[in-house]
Amino acid sequence: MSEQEPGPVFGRDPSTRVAFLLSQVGSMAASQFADRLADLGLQPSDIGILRLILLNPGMSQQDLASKLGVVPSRVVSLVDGLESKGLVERRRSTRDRRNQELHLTEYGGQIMGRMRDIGSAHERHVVQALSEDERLVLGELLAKVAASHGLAADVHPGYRAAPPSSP
Amino acid sequence: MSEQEPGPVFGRDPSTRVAFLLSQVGSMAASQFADRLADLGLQPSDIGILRLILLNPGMSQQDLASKLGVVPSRVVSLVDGLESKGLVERRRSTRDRRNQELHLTEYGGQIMGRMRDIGSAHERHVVQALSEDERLVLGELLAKVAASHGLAADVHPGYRAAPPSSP
DNA sequence: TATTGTTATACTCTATAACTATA
DNA sequence: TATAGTTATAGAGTATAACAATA
Repeated sequence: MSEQEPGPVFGRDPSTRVAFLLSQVGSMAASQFADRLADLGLQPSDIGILRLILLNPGMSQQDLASKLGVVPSRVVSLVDGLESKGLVERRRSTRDRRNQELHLTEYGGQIMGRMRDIGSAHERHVVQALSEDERLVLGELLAKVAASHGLAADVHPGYRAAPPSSP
Repeated sequence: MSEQEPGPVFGRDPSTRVAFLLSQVGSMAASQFADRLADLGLQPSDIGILRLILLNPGMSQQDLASKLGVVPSRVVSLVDGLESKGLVERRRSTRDRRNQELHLTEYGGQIMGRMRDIGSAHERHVVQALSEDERLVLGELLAKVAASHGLAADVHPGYRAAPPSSP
């Protein structure tokens, strides 16, 4: 977001500017989620990492770097931040002492528990204007678009150098 | 994004993670649009500004700053970039010599003409997996969500300090 | 020699605040 | 005194490349 999404230059009805609307609404959803996390002193990027470690305990920093699509040196500073907050623990592997095995601390696990509530409150707020049926349809259409572009089900593409924005 | 959207920690079916999907797909759409613009040496933020100037010829930098929601000093550097590329012209106002009146150059107008094609190619690519009916429905649902959160029809929220990402 | 993680460094982006010129 | 724009400066974030430890 950094961010900047231009705006549709063309069509005026929603069906001819779906790409812009996706970017615009997606950016809004992302920044509202960031606001909720700020109360915990966390950033959206932190949650993505905590979640991957929760699902893959003991994963190495290289694993994490390749899943996120970022450079290893960036993982160092991201994990540094989480470790200094007491959420993540590095354990030097005994089988290959070059590797760090990443684990959530007990506190990190608690935070992920609280994330459930934060996430569902966020979800409800974002789609508050839609009926239950509409939410279902929107979710299915978005999942279809996501799949057609090869997006992994649980990794956000925003870890890579994010341009300010776009339609 | 910069960029980072965590990933859904909760539900597994699309209708319980619409917020994450919005952020994920929106980020993807934004970065694909940025890729298309890079061929022209432009960034998504540039297009949003060119479009506002096209729609409001002679607007001041203060006007622009308040529409975009950014600080005036940032407008200076954004306009500097567009002026150095020959897309925008600053004309010192004769009625109040403190103001700069912003105008597209002829070349700037041509670029906005080419944007029409770039934008519609981008649109087609993003929603390629959907039928015509599905595109219509998706556009309407997104417009409804956007309106419910007070998003201006043609200004991208990404100009403000964009966090890496979020659901 | 190759790999994991780390550090050092530089670059970009953005905001804050001080400044100029106009009013 | 107040406003539009600019400049100077500092901070955050990220990438590249060099490095240490281990294999």
